[in-house]
Amino acid sequence: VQYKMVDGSGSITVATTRPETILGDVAICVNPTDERYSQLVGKEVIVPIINRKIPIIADDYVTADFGTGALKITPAHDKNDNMLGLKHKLKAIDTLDATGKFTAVELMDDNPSALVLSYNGVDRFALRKKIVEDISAIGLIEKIEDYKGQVGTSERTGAVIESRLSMQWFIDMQKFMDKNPEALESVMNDTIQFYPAKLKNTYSHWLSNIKDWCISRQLWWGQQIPAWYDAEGNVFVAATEEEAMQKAESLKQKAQGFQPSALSIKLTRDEDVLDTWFSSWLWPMEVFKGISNPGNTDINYYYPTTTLVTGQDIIFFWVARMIMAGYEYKQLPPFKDVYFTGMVRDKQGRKMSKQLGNSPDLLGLIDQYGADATRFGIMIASPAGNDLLFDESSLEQGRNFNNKLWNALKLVKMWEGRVDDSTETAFNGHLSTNNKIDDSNKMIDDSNAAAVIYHLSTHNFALDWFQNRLQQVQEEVDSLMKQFRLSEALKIIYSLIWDDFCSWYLEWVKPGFEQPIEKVVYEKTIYYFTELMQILHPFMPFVTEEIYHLLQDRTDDLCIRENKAFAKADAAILLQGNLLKDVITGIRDVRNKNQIKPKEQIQLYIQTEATATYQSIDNILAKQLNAKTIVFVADKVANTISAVIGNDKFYIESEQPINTGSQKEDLLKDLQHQQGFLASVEKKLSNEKFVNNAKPEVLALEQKKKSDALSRIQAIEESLAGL
RNA sequence: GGGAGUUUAGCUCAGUUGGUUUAGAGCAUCUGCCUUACAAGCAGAGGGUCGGCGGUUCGACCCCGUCAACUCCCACCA
Repeated sequence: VQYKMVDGSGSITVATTRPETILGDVAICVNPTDERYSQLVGKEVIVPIINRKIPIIADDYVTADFGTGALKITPAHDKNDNMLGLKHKLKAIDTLDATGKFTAVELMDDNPSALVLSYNGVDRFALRKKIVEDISAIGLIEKIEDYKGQVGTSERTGAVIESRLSMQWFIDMQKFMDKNPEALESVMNDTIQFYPAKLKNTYSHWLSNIKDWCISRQLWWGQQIPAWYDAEGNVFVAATEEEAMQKAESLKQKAQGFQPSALSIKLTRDEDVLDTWFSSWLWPMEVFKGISNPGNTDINYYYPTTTLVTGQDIIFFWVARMIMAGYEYKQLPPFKDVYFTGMVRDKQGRKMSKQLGNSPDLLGLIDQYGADATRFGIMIASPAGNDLLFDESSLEQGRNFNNKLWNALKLVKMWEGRVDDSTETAFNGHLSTNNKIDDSNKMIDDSNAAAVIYHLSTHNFALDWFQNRLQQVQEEVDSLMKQFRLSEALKIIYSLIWDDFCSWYLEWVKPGFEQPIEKVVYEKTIYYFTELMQILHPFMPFVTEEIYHLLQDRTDDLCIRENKAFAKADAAILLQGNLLKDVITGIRDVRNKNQIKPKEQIQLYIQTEATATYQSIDNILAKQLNAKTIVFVADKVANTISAVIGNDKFYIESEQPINTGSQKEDLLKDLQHQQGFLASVEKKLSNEKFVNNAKPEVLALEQKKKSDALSRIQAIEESLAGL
């Protein structure tokens, strides 16, 4: 569009996507460094159709190489234009009414022509076309081209958003923060602790650059703003209309010098309502009626509250504002901890939204996988504050876990009728870690003995070990929960149940087919199972509650069962358990590699300096490895498959032909690895600076690593020599 | 444009103030098993120079700098 110079010296061309606002133009703006226009700054041009004279001004805001480099300023219809208008003290001329139709009300000073008046009531989009036609008719349109821009639209109706000037209520946030500096400080100094703490940065940045808060909304629902106007436009903010009236009367009295009659003042209330967050920020106190009934018993007892659980996307809207309100109205923080859950996103990383329709159907998932499995799937994949891409495979894992729990229950219930109470060692339900390892030399040397042995009081190690493993996990979970590391807590509980309880412990104590089970083993197993259900209960409340009642007749419920104190785990027993697992896994690997069928029994020879350690677990070893006999030897055994596990040597006798080649390969591979490892440890230890600077425990650890590696290398070399 | 974050196994992700053996899980893959709790399972196995480069340190997945890719929040161009 061309704007003619008032002095007749030509024109300036402006590119616009908003021709319908031209009648509200109050200036043309160019960049001060733009040489094309430098002589024009300060001169005047004529707005087409309305023929208003407006100045050409200069401002850095305008980019020279965008459009024509000349921008029309319409303060009433654009946010940035408004900003420029305020800066350059320009008038804002509004040409649209609240429904988006043209109005000439503010144009009367310009002596509008009949053409201008004919626009009255024309909708903004129809007006756009009409004005283009009319400007074109007077020959002031230089060029029309297609242009793709971005316009804001209404989420609900899709209508293009129109910026317009209006009166709104604001809170001066600078003043507010000056009065309540704790709103920022409390988070920065961890009076209010964020999990994860990294979100403190976001919080701090927003609060340090805080803008004034517009608290009024033009909606029909919500809390109406408590402000009343009199006929003269005076405003009275008050808790009630009566109070507002009193204020109005006293103002009038002051002005008139005498008492006004009650009827002479008519107040109308502001129709706007408050921003939803302006009521939500009172939530921690008003749920206890702390605002409407201050000082009541509940608010005194519950406030400040403990933990807020929320999403990081409303850290500004809600979290920050609750903290502000806490200090403003109660001079106290509203809560102690804020736990930010991750945002669930779809597989393409998009936020779940109603518009995209990409939210998972939770009820459908619950139907498909079960409520506990759905909870499990979400919980295990969501560490604090990190987003998670929603993936149904974790729900599948949860469903399988549920199944595993049921199957474990099924096994234990099968034992119920087979409890052998001939032994008087019944477990009384108290924690007990004092069971001594039985040192008697138990040699399993005939095939019929196995069943008998499992049934004797030789399960002590399995019982002791699981008791300690449970205690270890209880301690870890306790610590993780205190740090809000929920997914990690669930992971170690999952592993405790699936791996340690089901795969190891139950297999170790399981009686043979239709064999009786020792009373103490049965009762301890029920006890452990119960403890496991309790520790898992917060994550999977339904299945755990059910199993809790199926394990034993109870009068209480798991969901209100108090957590008991737990004892510290015995490290030596845990270490022995790890050794046992390593040996079982190692020998099973050997069996696999040498194609020894699962059903085929082997004879196992152990060459070790720690005979007692193995003797206390040999019944478990025999059972888990399908070994007919276990014999301790001082030298290598001929015609056997050899393996090195830890620092000990094992010889396996079976009916399968011996493949020395593959054994050699495995041993060499292991040897190479150990030597590489030893080299890295020795490099550290030979570094004087390391020896001088490292903490004593780190040094001791490295030395232990070295001696372990050395003895292991020795064992491997000896085995290799024997091949 | 301003701010924040992410980058670790084929996929989705853990890894708590730097030193627990040269990194873990689930899913997927490979091998062997219908073993009287569980084939939605059991027993094993393979797979990663922790995005690139540089620095600090006796020592870096972890701390600092830089580059690259991606994500989110805020503001948005006539």
